[in-house]
Amino acid sequence: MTNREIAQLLRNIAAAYEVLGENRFRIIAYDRAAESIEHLTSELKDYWDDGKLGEIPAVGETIAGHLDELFKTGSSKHFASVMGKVPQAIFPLLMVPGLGPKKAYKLVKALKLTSAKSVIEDLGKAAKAHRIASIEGFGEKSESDILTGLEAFKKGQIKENRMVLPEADAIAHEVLTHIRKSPDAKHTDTLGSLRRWVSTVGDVDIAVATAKPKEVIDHFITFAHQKIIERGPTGASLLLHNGRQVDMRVGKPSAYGAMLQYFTGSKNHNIRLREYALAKGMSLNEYGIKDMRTGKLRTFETEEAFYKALGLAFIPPEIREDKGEIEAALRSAQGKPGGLPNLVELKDIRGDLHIHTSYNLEPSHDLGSSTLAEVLDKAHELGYSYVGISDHNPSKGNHSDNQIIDIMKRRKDKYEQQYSSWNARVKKRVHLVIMLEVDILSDGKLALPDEAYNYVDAVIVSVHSSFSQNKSDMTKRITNALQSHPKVRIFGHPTGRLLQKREGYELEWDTIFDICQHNDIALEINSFPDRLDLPDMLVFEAAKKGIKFCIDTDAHAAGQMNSMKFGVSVARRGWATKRDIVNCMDYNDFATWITKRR
DNA sequence: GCCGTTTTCGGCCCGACTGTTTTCAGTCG
Repeated sequence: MTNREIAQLLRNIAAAYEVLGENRFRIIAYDRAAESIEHLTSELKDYWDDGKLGEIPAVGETIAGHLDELFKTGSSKHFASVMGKVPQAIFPLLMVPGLGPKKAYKLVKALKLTSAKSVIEDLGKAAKAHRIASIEGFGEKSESDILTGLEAFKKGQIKENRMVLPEADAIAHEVLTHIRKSPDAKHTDTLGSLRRWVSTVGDVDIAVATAKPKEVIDHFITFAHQKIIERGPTGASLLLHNGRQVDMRVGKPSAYGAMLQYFTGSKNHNIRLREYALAKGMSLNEYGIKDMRTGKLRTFETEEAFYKALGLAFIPPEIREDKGEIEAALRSAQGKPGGLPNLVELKDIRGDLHIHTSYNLEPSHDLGSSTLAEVLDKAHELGYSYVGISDHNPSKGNHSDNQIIDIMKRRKDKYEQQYSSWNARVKKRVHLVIMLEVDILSDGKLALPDEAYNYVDAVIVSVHSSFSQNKSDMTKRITNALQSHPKVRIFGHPTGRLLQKREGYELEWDTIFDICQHNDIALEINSFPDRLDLPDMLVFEAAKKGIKFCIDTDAHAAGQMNSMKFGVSVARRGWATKRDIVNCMDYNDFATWITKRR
């Protein structure tokens, strides 16, 4: 069973408990355990194999015991018994917006819906036949809401509704530019997962501080849209022509800090923060901090002041995920060691090492569309001191080893020639590193003959085929590849995931981390919009072990080199500092590292 | 059922919104 499936199982137990009227804290405990398991970076089964179920946050003795039985025998008597006490038909309904355990149970009971398989269809028919409005606790409105919810669910099943971060970022940029034209918008910020730079984002949420909310809202809705979803005194929601939703929320400048904090989340960060505050006699809400004794509310213009009032250092939005940041912020504020990390910033990046040009070396995969000179110009514009060209290797199927060696030699000559003429033209120096992105073949060999390595400074290795290998084979394949040549310095887009399209392959990460550490190989954080790979949670794990990263754009056109900020955001979400990033080194240190031979 | 710079017992985040209600239950983020 995957982590997601087990999390789902625990959520269903919580729902069943809710229907059964169980103690509500027990219900919350199961929900929290589910959430925790869903966010693990390793398979739950691996924890079990190592006898470490108890180390998982929110999993205590009891749940660990049930999970142990589940892994040992394939099922848990306790789970089965709880689930058996409620009608199975309620579970699919929990996925429908607007329906929770209690309503689902009432519906299933009143309408005698027994089949979990057809319950969605059956409920839809009942709604159309107006058999819901007469059920106690329901009415005309909830009947039509349920119908809408079912429709939304059916659509949602077909297409995932979230967008990749760069798309959300682009939309936010346009909307913010529009809002800022209003003289009444004093401050503007993004909110929610977008402000925390999560790899995928649902809606674009925006906050505006203003003394004149009506004027700002009137101005906001003049942004091109197909529909105004909602419009009230505190904000408005627009459906854009591209089908995306933008929510804007307004607040007084004097209380803007609390509003930003509250709506930035994450949910888990806010829960933990409120627990922490409560212990100090303070209650938090979106308007400020309430003193529990006097009942008085203090307001804050900025988030910095808000966190400070709690005795904490400012926590960057990217790491507000309840991964120890509150404790670290407390230590920072107290001047103790183990405080918040000094997160890497875009301006710390000194070069980009994964760029494809239009030079045709008859590769196994796609060429880029910009020339070397165009890439160098762009690197210059970005203020980089070095740039690495990592085209795909010449295809193995269409060439003999000697032909590949020949192509590689010609490529090096050509690049050096082009580079020196570019250098003569541009005064500021951008160093060129001639690299290659080499396929890791299905047997773990690299798709480049040994002699061809003479014509590159270093290589990135990545998987571009046979994605469905099992975890153990894939791990062996990659560990072999990483150790097969001393010029292998970077492991490219390590999970192979494509956001919304393809799950990454499974790897034994501890093994991979060990190899990287031992050989001083950097894990790539690939900034390409639908990759953002290595994922932030794995960056967090690897960084703890002192493994190095290389943040690259994988640009196939010079313009795509602008995507660097997304890779940086992934690194930040993984608590990485500039010392963890090889392309934050100045050229001399970097040159020593990239040419290091173990 | 979980968990510990208040604690191994006794607590457990907060508020908005909605629809169905005469004061609240359920759902959501």
